[in-house]
Amino acid sequence: MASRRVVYGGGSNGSNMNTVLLQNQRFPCSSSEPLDSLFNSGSSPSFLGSRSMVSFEFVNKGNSRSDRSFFHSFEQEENGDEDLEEYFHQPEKKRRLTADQVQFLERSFEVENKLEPDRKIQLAKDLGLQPRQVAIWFQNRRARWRTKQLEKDYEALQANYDSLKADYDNLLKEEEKLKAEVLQLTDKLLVKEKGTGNLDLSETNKQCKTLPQEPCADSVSEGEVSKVMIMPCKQEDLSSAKSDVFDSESPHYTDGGVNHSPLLEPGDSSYVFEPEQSDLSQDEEDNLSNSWLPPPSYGFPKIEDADYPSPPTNSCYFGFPVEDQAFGFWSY
DNA sequence: TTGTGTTTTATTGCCTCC
DNA sequence: GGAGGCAATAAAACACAA
Repeated sequence: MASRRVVYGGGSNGSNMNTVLLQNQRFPCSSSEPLDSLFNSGSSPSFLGSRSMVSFEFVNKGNSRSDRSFFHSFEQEENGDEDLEEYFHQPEKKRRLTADQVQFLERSFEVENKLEPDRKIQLAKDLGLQPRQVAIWFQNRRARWRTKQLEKDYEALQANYDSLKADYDNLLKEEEKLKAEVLQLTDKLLVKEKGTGNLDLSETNKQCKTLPQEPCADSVSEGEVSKVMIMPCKQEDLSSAKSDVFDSESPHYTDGGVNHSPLLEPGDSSYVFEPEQSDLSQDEEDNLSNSWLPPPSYGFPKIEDADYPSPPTNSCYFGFPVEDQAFGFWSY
């Protein structure tokens, strides 16, 4: 453990001086075959030999960072030892990698973001860095990469949420519209019945079949038919009937007061839609499924509470198979 | 020039794996 | 137990507005 906690940074001792010399000797002259392939050898003047140190400055022209690079400093050595001396005797300071070193590391990272020991050594040699510096660079680079991935995940989830929310809003509107329509038809029926004072019994039986929980006209005398017929047509009963449709076609949620939903089964997105259990179209099912995702700041549909399944209590529930798109990035 | 925010390099402590 | 990975963090380097 202690062996990897070595501080290798610049210092006033001679060892660091050796390091810097190594950096200036190795990197511009590198001819490491596997790593050369990472660079477009023709485009980088960095590998043209020792004279390319001048070219380095040329490449990094306008980059203030490179003005303080090892190479720039070393280049000045030709003009005198004073600057070099001053450079080597700087107090321990962080030194940023040159643009070329970073570019080299970036390309290597693109190839493989994990660093095997051999590759680390090779990279270190080619770049004139300490192996630990290479390791640290990769570690920090991976951290940055993960941060970026998180941002992407967040954006994807946000988009998904917005889409579901829009669907949910549309469903609510549609529901209101249908309710109004039912109300209108009910009123018409009432008026009609009051006008005639008579009813077709067969028609009544049809109604009862769709509402099995209500007393059936078969067991009711004809004189009571009108009453029976009208009962389910009250607003709340119609809603109840509507809920029955939901209940019979949707997964069941009641279990001794505990809300259970196949939709909540973590990691089992295949259970979300069960075509053979439903007569609804896929779109309708989609809408129904989506309607189970009340956002935190969102009111759950205010249809009859008793008949409408409660929203999932599982806080991990997102209503869509998140794992399919968002969390497959992590390789660690 | 200076204050401030961001990025990059490096350290520390903890965890996991072999 | 050593090696290596990670998160959290420090601190130097850098960018940029005022």
